Amino acid sequence: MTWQPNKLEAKRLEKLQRLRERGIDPFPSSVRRTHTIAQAVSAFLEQEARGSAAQPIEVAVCGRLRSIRSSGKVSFAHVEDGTGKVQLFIRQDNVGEATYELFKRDLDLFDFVQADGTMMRTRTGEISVDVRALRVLAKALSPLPVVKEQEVDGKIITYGGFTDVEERYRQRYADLAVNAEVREVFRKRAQTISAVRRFLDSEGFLEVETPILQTVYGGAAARPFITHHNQLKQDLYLRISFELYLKRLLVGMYDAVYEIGRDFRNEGVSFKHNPEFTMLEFYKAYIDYNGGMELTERLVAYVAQQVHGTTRVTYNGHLIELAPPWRRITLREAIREACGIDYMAYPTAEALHAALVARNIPTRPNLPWGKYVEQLMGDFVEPTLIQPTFVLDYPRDISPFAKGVPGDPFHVQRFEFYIAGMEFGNAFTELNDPLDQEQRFLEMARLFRAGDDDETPLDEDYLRAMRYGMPPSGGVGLGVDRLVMLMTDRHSIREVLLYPHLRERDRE
RNA sequence: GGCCCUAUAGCUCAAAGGUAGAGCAGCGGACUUUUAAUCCGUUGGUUGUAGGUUCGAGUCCUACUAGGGUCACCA
Repeated sequence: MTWQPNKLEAKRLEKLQRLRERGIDPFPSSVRRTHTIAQAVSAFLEQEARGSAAQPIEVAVCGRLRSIRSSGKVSFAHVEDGTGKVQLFIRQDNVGEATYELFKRDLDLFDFVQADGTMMRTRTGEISVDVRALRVLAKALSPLPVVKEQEVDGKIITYGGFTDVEERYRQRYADLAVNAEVREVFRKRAQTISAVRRFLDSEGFLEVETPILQTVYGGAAARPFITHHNQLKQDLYLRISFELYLKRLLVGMYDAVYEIGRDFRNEGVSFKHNPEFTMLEFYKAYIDYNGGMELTERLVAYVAQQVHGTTRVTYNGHLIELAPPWRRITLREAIREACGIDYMAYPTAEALHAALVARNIPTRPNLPWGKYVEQLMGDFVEPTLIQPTFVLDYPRDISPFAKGVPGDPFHVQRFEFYIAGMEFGNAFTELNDPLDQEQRFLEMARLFRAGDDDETPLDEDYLRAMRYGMPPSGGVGLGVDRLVMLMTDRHSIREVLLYPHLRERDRE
């Protein structure tokens, strides 16, 4: 055992020992719970509403001790379970000297207990359990950080707490145990994902699962994680997108499919990037990117309505209205508006690069034309897009899976959408011409070979699928973690991931 | 990967190069309706790691580790 108990823990071990000496199992397997704490409280409230003549409500509630206030032969405590908190009113006269002594000597904050008794209100009006019997359900050997609360004008002020960001992530269990608002974030996360499913299911989409371990990765621009299958003696990639596998299903005659799952990208970590993150992609036959926009804005508004009861959310102090229709603007117009550059005046990579340099915009030479356009987007436009906005028609040379804009050799039918200054997703009228698609793959390979660490792999099987015919379709990808950030007003992706990636710390 | 900031008791934080402290938690005591309970007393530290400067380092310097921020990267 590598655990070196500190002084507080040593004290708790002593208490554990004392319990055992008295024949009390500090980790019993049998529990009797008649009510969740929420049920106990609401049962009492209902009875009160009916009138005082009713029978006393007997309960056995279970949970973690969150506070203890002792005054002589009477004590107060709060127990908390997954549904809420309730006060325990513990009188020596009621529980007997032995139990009372045990409570004061050998129980600690954060132990799990079972309390049997009747519901009541104390003199100050707080709903409480008048405890008749109290037993330990699980001893907490390590103390959690103590948080105290005070209610002032209906608002809860907390004192003390557990705020060290690194420790909160490394010991998420302690973070969750102590910080109720963190538990709430992950409830909202679950509600968000469940609302996404409900929406797409009701729109006739089929939820599917496609391979995470892939022999050829693709569908996005990112470096993959590489792993290895021992028996097959074969390197495999963790997927960087679902795109290519989902579109094969349109060939297979599903009209509408979606997947919610994990993508893995071997790239930098930031407040909006984690190496593994949750993605939603949905594809629907017989629509184009206009249909994709219409579905997207309805989806996000529906999610907000389900999670918040309204389509208005506050993010980082901004009031954001998610109800459709969202603003639509072409990329060209958005950039011209934001920085006065009409990139079509510089229709080659060299000219556009020179234009950036002339304006002292830090950049790099020898990138594809579209990369410079994208840079203008990121530098000047993205931070200004607070209200939900569709930005349409992207450069062809950075969009290998999108159909061209008719009569326009520079642009494709692609949109990205932005909320709160963050990119939330990316979508196209899907390219379904296998010959054009093959050319695009080759074009990509040529453009990005220089300076890129990995060659973009050409997915022959995908091209074969396309040659069987894929219906005209629209597809949308949406970053689920960012959607959760928006729903919970959290400003770092790590706050909406239960176990965000952290560097390993030295082990002894 | 570059730059900036941070790391002190279980938790939250002080300590302006001169004896490491407070609140909460803990421990002992008082208190039979408390709620940040209160009151009296009290324990608690290899100041992230390793070096260096100095009579003397939590404090200054260097490197390292981890976290945060920012930039770069991210068809």
